[in-house]
Amino acid sequence: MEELARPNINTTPVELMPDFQFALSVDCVIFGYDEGVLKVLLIESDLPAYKGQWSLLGDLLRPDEDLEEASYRVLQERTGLTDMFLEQVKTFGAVNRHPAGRVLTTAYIALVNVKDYQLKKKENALQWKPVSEIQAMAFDHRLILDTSLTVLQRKIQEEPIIFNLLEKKFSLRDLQHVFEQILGVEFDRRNFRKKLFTTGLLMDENEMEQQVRHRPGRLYSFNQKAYEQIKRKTFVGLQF
Amino acid sequence: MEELARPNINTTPVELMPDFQFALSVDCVIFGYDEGVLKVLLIESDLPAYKGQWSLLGDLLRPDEDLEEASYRVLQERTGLTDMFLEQVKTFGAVNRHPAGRVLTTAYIALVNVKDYQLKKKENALQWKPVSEIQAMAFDHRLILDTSLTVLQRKIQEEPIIFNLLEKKFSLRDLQHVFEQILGVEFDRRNFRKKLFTTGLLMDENEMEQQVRHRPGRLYSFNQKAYEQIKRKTFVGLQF
DNA sequence: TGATATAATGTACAAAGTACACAATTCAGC
DNA sequence: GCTGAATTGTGTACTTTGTACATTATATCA
Repeated sequence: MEELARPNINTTPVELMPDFQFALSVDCVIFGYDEGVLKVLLIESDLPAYKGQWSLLGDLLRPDEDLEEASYRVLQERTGLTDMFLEQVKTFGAVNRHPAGRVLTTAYIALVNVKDYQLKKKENALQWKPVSEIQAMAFDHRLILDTSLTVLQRKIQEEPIIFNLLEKKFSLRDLQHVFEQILGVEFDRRNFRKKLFTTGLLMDENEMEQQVRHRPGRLYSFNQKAYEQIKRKTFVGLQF
Repeated sequence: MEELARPNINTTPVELMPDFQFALSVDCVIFGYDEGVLKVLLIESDLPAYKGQWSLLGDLLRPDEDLEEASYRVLQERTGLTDMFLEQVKTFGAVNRHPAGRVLTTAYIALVNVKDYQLKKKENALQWKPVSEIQAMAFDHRLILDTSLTVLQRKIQEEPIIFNLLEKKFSLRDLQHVFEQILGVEFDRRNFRKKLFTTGLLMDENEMEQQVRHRPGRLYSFNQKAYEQIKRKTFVGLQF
């Protein structure tokens, strides 16, 4: 009970515990969709404790940068990409999660178009790994990946962010397959089509697929303007 | 481009920047539902920069505790409550968000039953403030509160966590009013009732309201067991 | 005893989701 | 140029869910 009167960071001036040395990092879970498979960009660890295991791309937060900035920096340094979708997922703060000492990490999800990436960078230490094939990872990165995937699954159902994984112009089949890959379910092709059209978020590009060995499908793009209009009317319902 | 070979916290051993002194805190956004109004538990700040303004309940992370533990500790120290709903929302890391130096904070949402709380504690510096009446707050706490409220709005539609705000036994009217308070909409009483019954999550307590000046309603409780069964069948759909 | 407040139940219609059929278009191989 | 394989594009019938609204029942209060 007496604890209630104790100094508190938000109410009274306190010292920042000079003896308590710790660090904060950001880790990016960079998702890509490539050849029909959901992949994540990983790097092989050289840390003694995790030699040869795969880890996420991350770096320490610097004194002069916001947390958001740090995540952008990591992504840009690693992929050369700018202007990609990036969103905070969660901060992981178990005491012993990093062998170098007390390091907490904030995880970010990034969605990138693998085709864009491939044009700009090639580095051997980095690799696109299919999410379904990933086994053990360094640190608590497996937990971070699993958490991020769950968040991704929720988010693509709530907001039209999935288009970040595709090229600007895409077929409905591509779009459906990304959804199916991420959610781990299968949709009826015809109902999926109907549903997506009624959202009003697809813009007909009046072009067809090229070099497919079957009847080519029309190409569409994400209609950003239409979305800006729609999203103001926020839907409210109970769905548990 | 050469930056790609640079040492990285996840791949090669690095020093933890001994000159970079910063701190991490947790801040709890403690929501309660009291007399038909959504409230949040706040404390008046004594920091010179924010004298007299309201702030969230928080504290510095300690060297020997997980981030989750820290949030539980704050909540317990402040309210005396244990076993309440508590979930991480987001980490806020703007460079100048705290006058004491570089302090990042991880926000947590807590849902408590105000009746439980009132029985155990009375402290003047703490106050339940109606969310709708809160104006300026210390630090970036207004941003944290707004973000937390948005997350809460989403979560109560996806998971049956709202029951944490009510007493064990509640009327359908109470339940509907909490939803309406948080979401800022009004539901049709009869359709709400129908919807909630079809979820199968309400257990009839075979009791009636007491001391109301009208026909008393039946009391229900949240059927945790039924929910455990149901939640395995995860729903997948597109709702944007 | 009647006015007031809200509970409890039901019904009719609209919108959204689901299952499934069939014709059209392209390429590849003969 | 014909045929089969693969996939697109469109539509229909049915089920489920959501929405709007009416009526009767039961408690307190004056």
